[in-house]
Amino acid sequence: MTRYNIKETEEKWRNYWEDQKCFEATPNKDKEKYYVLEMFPYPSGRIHVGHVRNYALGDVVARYKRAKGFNVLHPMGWDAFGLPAENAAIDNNRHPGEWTYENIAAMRVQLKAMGLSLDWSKELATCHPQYYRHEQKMFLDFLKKGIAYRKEAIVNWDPVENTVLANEQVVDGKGWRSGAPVERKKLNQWSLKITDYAEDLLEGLDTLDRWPEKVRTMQSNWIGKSQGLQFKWDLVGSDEQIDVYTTRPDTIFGASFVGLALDHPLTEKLASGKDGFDRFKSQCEAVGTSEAAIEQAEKIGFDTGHKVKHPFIEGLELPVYIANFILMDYGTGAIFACPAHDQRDLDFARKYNLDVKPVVLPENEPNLTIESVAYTGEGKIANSEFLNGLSIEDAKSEIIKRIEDMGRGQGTTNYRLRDWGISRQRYWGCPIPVVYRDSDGACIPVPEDQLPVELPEDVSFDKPGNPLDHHPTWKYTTCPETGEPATRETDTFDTFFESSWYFARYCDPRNESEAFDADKANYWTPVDQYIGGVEHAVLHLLYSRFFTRALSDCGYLKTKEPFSGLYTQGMVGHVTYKDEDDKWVYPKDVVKNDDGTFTHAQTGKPVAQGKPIKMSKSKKNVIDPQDILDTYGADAARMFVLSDSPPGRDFEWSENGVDGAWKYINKLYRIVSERLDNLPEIDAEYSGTFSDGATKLRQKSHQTILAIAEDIEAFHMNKMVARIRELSNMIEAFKASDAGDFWALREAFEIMTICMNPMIPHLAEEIWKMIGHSTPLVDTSWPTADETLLTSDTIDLGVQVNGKVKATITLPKDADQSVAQEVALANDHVIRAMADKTMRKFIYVPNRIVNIVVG
RNA sequence: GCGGGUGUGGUGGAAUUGGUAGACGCGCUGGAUUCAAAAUCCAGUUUCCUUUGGAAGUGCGAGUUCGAGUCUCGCCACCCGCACCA
Repeated sequence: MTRYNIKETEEKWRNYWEDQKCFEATPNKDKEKYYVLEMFPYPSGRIHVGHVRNYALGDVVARYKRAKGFNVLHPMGWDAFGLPAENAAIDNNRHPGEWTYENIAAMRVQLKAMGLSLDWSKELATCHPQYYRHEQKMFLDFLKKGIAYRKEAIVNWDPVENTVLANEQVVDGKGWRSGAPVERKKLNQWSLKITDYAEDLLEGLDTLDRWPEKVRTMQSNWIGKSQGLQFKWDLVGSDEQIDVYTTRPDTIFGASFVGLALDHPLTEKLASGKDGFDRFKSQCEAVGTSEAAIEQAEKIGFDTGHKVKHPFIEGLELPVYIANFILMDYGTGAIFACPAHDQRDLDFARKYNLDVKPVVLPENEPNLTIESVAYTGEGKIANSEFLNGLSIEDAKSEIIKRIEDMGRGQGTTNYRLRDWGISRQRYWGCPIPVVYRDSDGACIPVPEDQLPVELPEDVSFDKPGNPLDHHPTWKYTTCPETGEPATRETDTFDTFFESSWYFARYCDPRNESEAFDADKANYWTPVDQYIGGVEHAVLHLLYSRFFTRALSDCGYLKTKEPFSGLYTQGMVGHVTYKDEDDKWVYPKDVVKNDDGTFTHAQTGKPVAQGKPIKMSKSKKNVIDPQDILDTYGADAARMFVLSDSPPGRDFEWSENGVDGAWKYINKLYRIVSERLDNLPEIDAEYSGTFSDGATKLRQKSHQTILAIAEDIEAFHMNKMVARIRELSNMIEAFKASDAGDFWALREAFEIMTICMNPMIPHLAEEIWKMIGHSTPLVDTSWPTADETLLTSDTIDLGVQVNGKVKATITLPKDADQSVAQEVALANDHVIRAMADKTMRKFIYVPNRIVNIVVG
């Protein structure tokens, strides 16, 4: 018997699929389309296990849908702009473009080795001018439509390197390279008006019924729609007013101070020059710009000494503080605080000894006192004059009405969502196609016929900051309108810009005159199944939804929602290892000893095993999938990443697992190759009877057809693996002796092969050929299950006594209660369990359970 | 801090969505085969007990129900996101 030659066989089939162009897709109105897309990778240099998992998962769907008769589009490309390329440029003196294209070439080879059913003719790279020229055009269209605009925004500024830092480059409030405390800096930057679409993006979530509930919830919370009141407080001894926004107008009588954001327009006016303000300001500015950093920072404030008049309590004046936890981007950048019913306000009030007056009392606690925990629950209003006794909701309406009558403000809808800042002070991104005329500073869009504005090749990363800005000539140009000297915008787009429309570009990736042909895009989009990491649940997915709407509004396509189905996979983790010097060690350099301890393979020194965490290069707990592909082959690698965990959950890499998958691949080959004798011809008729064993096998085969289809549709790939194993276990145990047996065996082989094809396509093709087929499996459609074989005549069901299982009985399917009762009560175990007690109740759920209540 | 999620044997996980907890694997134990090993095959494997039987058991603590891994409430632990990482 020949052994399965994995390397040779897998390569043979990959070449076949490629030569036959099996996966090249073209629009075809006669067929139902199905667009499968996995989030495209950043070309970091090597694929990682997370990629293998993501693409194996998508490939199961793509191959399954193809077998189900759909016209499948399944493309691949590269999210090629981004920071790591610039870091490589700085660290290794490589040009970002060169580095990126090399990485793409290397990763393409790796992905191809996985045997994915990808249409490589649609491949794209976002760093290519033929890609980004179209998004420059989109930007110009957004500009015309008022979707793009300029405003001041705050960035992390490294004062030593004179450069803007990404949030991830800020470590403990310091620049990651310089170690200098980060400062906040205001820059004039481009933004997109995603807030104009807030309501539509929120409502659209209801239509996304094939998205995970959790992602929709996260997006909904991110958009953060709230109903509230915006109204003005009069500043004592001044004409100034402070416009605040609150979602709790009902607590107005519990207000103890008014707070302003540090960058609120009034802040400087009220506080500058005051004792300690500069110190307070620098304390606030030392905290990074990320919301997490701001929220977790200690709440501090500065008393401006100014007071405002309470709108309803005659003579009451409240202090005005500047506080670090108030965000200029939310509401009006000013609040009134009711410490009794808001935790942040309470923490602040305790710190600065401000009043805490409860104004909402829970029904059962009329003497509520607040210590260190604010009361945010339901209740009735108290200590609030005309509001006393009202519910929270009624009090809100009442206050809004009175404020509106006073002409002091109005009830408003507010969103937490902020506009999308798209300017980046970096080289490796798409240039923003505008110039600034030197004479008057006017911002002039680059005319469409001058696109693309290409990145210069000759850049240096010798000094920190944006190389485009340092470039000797690139930014100096002329005004397209007047011909006067002008300076190019040196900022580039946020890389989320590229990933917001790539799925549409795949529909027509070589189009030079436009981003994509509308007919083609309207045929393929929306993406029917999008698959990627849950870490993209909010930003990338929300930006893409917005972008698609904006493109629709600019006439690019008709689609509103880019992804009608979404699946989010979990992270891939691995245990970590550290040596005696607390340095991370690669798993492949660790040897496990017989006593369970670990030592370093080279040095022989002891190594400590740490808990599994998300794979990352810095922790060295990475596995190179290339080693797996080389050693075990693509099918084993694919099978392993699909089999061990449900795809939605985090997944922990283990060496044993791949080994098990590899053994199984070999075993499958053996099972089939040892049973090829006496198989009937393909499509041979059989009208005789079947042995019991053959009937059981046929039942299992047909149940498997349905079970696997259901598993795939529900993304239960780990269960799919179990089903295949169950079927192959049964085939292995089956001893065929008569014609019916061999007929059933061929049927089982065929069903098993088609069903396992989405997961392990190379072996499936090979087996398909072994059992005599001359047409390829890739063109074979999914079988139909024979309904009559799906159920059996008898059911084993459990018998409980007082809710505890005591016995198992066998009943005819759908047996009557009288039959069930008779059989159950005759069972020895049941008799013993009931002992001398009397039956109070007999519960029978046909085909499910019997429960006898005794007492 | 805020938002979202996860928790079941030694281990990855399954459980017809309220109805026989542990499918299918990994590991381990014993056996067969072998000069030996690898590979392969067979058997066993939740825990505990007074073992032809019985009890307990799904992160912890309550509750609803004839019946709870599944529903409700309150905790604990871990993971993801927080707008310039992708």
